[in-house]
Amino acid sequence: MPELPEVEIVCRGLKKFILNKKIICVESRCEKSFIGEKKQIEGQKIISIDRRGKAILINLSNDYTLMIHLRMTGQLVWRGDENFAAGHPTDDFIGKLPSKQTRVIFEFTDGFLYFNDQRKFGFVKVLPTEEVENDAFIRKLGKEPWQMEAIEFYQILQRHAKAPIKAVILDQSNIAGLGNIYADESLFCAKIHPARRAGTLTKTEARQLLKCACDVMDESIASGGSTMATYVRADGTKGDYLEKFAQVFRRDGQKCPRCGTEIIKIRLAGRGTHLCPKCQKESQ
DNA sequence: CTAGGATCCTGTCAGC
DNA sequence: TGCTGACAGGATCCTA
Repeated sequence: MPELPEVEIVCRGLKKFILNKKIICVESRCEKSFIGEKKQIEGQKIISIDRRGKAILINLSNDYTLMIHLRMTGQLVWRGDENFAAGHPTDDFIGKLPSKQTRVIFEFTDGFLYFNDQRKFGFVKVLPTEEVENDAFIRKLGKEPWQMEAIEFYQILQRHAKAPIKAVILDQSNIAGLGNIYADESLFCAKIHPARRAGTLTKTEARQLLKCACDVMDESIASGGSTMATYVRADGTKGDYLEKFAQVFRRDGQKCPRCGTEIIKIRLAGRGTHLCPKCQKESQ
């Protein structure tokens, strides 16, 4: 999915386009994608929008909350006088909607919000606002890297000493926000091999990795993440913000921007993993 | 408790 | 052309 920076961009767009507006009606086109009662959100006004890790929280005037998780392929698209799209980049950012992948449609007086999700791993869930903190995912969620002290991060690594460092930082209960792209980018930034056992990182390396996680995601947020704006190039052809942003992710076969060594791709923690074998040594 | 693998689902792409 | 398997910007469930 969309990782923390993309979800943050989604939230900013939602604040711009649906905050203080009333949901007229909701259409669920996929049972799996919409959990809860439509009648608890229809007619309600959106009073605030928050983000917890990769989860979006849309708070309604009747003390209910719409929790949205985009998982791997979710995206939110606003169509009104202005258009906005962010999340997993596909042609649905700019194409005709609803599409085959549209799972939920929210109708407003001045536009439509589409929740599209190819693989149906994502969801929209309605729950009482007071129960948000009891939600299994929210309750387990670790701190975001900006809120975490280096020593705290180091202690987490010690607690998972035998697991590969990449697996540890992908686990949202350890640290919130990183996904497959930013895990690889953070590890490249910190010059740490993704397969290193977490317990072998020094305090200095842990501090550096934490800083890199912040920097990499700050940079992505600043550049707009993956949105409609970065999906299409000026010449009309399809762009990919990863081309500009990523140092290693999906760049296997290309040269490391730091040392020129060929970037390789391995499989780790069940995920495609990209690294520079020279900058990121497995043993120190 | 931790670590690691399978699994949910649809679509695309490489390799026969 | 058509088939097949691998894989995908995530998280959970199950097993050891």
